[in-house]
Amino acid sequence: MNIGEIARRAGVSRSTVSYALSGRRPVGPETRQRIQAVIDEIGYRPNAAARALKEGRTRTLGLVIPPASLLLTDMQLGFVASVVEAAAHDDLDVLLSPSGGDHDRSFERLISGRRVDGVILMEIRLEDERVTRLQQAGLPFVTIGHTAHPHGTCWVDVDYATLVARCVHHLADLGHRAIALINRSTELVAVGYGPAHRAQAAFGEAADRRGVTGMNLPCADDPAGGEECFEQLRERHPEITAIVTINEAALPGIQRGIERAGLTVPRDLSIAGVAARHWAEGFRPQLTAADVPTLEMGKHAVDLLLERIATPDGAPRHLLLAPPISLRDSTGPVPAV
Amino acid sequence: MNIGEIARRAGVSRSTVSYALSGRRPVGPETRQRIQAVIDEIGYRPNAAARALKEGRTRTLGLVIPPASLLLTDMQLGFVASVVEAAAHDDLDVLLSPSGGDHDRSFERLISGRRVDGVILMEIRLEDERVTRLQQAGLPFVTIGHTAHPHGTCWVDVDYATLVARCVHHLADLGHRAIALINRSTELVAVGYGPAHRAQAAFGEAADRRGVTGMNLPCADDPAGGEECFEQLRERHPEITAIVTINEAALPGIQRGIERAGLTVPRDLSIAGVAARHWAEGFRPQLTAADVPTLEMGKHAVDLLLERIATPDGAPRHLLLAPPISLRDSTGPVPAV
DNA sequence: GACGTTTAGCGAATCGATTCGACACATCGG
DNA sequence: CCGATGTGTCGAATCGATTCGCTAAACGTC
Repeated sequence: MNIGEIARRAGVSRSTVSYALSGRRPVGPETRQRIQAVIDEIGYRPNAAARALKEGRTRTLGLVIPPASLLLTDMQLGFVASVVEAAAHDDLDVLLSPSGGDHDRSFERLISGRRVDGVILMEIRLEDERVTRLQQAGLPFVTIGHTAHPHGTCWVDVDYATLVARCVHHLADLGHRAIALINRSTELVAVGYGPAHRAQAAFGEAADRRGVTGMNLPCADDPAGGEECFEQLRERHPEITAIVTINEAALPGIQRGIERAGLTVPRDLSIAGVAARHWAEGFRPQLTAADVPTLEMGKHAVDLLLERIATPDGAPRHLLLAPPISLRDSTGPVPAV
Repeated sequence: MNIGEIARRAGVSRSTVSYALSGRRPVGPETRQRIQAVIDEIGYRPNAAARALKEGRTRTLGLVIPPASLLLTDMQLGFVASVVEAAAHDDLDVLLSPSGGDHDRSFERLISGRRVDGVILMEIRLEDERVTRLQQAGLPFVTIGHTAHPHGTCWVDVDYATLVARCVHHLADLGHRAIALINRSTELVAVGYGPAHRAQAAFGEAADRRGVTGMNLPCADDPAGGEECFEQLRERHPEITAIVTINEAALPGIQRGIERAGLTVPRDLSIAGVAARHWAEGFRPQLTAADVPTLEMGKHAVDLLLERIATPDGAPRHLLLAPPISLRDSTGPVPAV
């Protein structure tokens, strides 16, 4: 069931079949129909490996994800799903590579085996050796998230700094004078995870600017972490009247903590943050939050990558998204003492 | 940076380089070292497409996932992660194909383009045309979940029937006489999603056997669905004293419903179910549940697939897992009236 | 009618690896 | 000392597609 078989059955040469399929040279209408009939009959499709070998491109994108051990967050999952969908829309396949260990065989295979035309990298750190590895390999890539040196690379990211600052301003406008930031986990901060660092910095700055007390709390990325973090917060800093969070996985725990403390949102406590809409709407009352547009981001990442593959020496392009904060029901005026 | 370049620099023929790498024929120790030195220097790796073309296999597995629009559940995500990890362990890559639409281009590319050596299919329905398509294409495949005609195919599945029955028996042993099953969504039941059907059947049978009142309730796969379902349950069937659920995504909503109703688990209400450990332990109090071993299942699926690829005509093997129910804190004796 | 142009199709080279057959040389048992 | 066996290496064929260069017929034009 190769091109030679089709040629034989249609009574033409292999090259004619190829031209009939690609349309790069004219083929007589009667011949074309005969070829098409044979193809439809046996359900032929060109062998991907042979085509990749000859053309020098695989029509496949690589997607580097965190290893399974660190279970993916909902947001990361959203990126994976949207990248795969966007790629499928352009008739591209997606090869998955779990990576994060130091020298990963799967990652190396991906880039030096020329298995993919380009790579999308998730869960970027401020200093990321995978980025340098890709640069030296000369393989086009786009990152979701950006490093400390963002100018030479293509990336798509959520503007955590702006969004966190907006949350602080929103809460300060409502009269809150003591605000806590529930950040991502200590481990992530330690390994140089950008969003955690940028959120912390922007939070501090915005709090200073508005003359409010700001308090940064690391928090494990799961419900249990959220509950524990909230309890510590109540115990050590009872003066806090508002919370900003970028840790969506901790939300259910925070909610439980609030309920166990017998508080009512937003009467006793206001909460705002950055989260996928899915999580924000799952919170009770629904969370005032900037909705991270994971679907669009995946699509943008694929588009940028395709552009980069087409013109590898073009100027690197970035996309820093700051979606508006959806006002829902979790923020209100500071409670009267 | 191809094998010819290596051969030139090492002063040997291309075939010698190939044999040095594969070890299929002896190569002089001195020659081998010279070749290895050149390879290490330029960081050469064989071109995947060329190798696939010659060898007739791609060292790649296909993983068919539900499309992004239906966001993946935690359990599905666990399968993806574990399959990718298990494959990486065997130096295999994983190609993702979102599918579920009727005739999917991405799915067709995967199988008729010979892009993969085998396929793992998730989210199987009782009657699944993708299974027949794979059979007629003669491509080895393993399913996670099984169809209504399970004997001719390889699969790995959770034995929902047994697990649900065990939950019913456990609760009946504790004295409960009216038990509800919170099942998956009506849509899934309608399209013939196996676990939902099998759970329902086994639940009914076990309830009959123990002479207890059983009630099957469909429930949307998210927190909001769980909350709504629980409220309906309280309203229409207040006699229920115990719940069995296989809908882990609904757990947070069920929890919220319980708290809003002012009930205490397990004093007023017992709950048992089937869920990933992650969700069971996130429930308060921790959920008595059979922990779905997603990590192992992914690994088993890959192993079965590799076996099938090696011997395509061997007898199809199945694996029906019934993990033990972990007794945690959410079940107790029926409340005294 | 000679000559350029367009149209249709064929044959052969090519991509980068693997692998078979062949050859040269060393080693060993009888 | 000679055939049998084994070792180390090379050249060429091969996998299945794409694509360049060429041929040949059909066509129009002066």
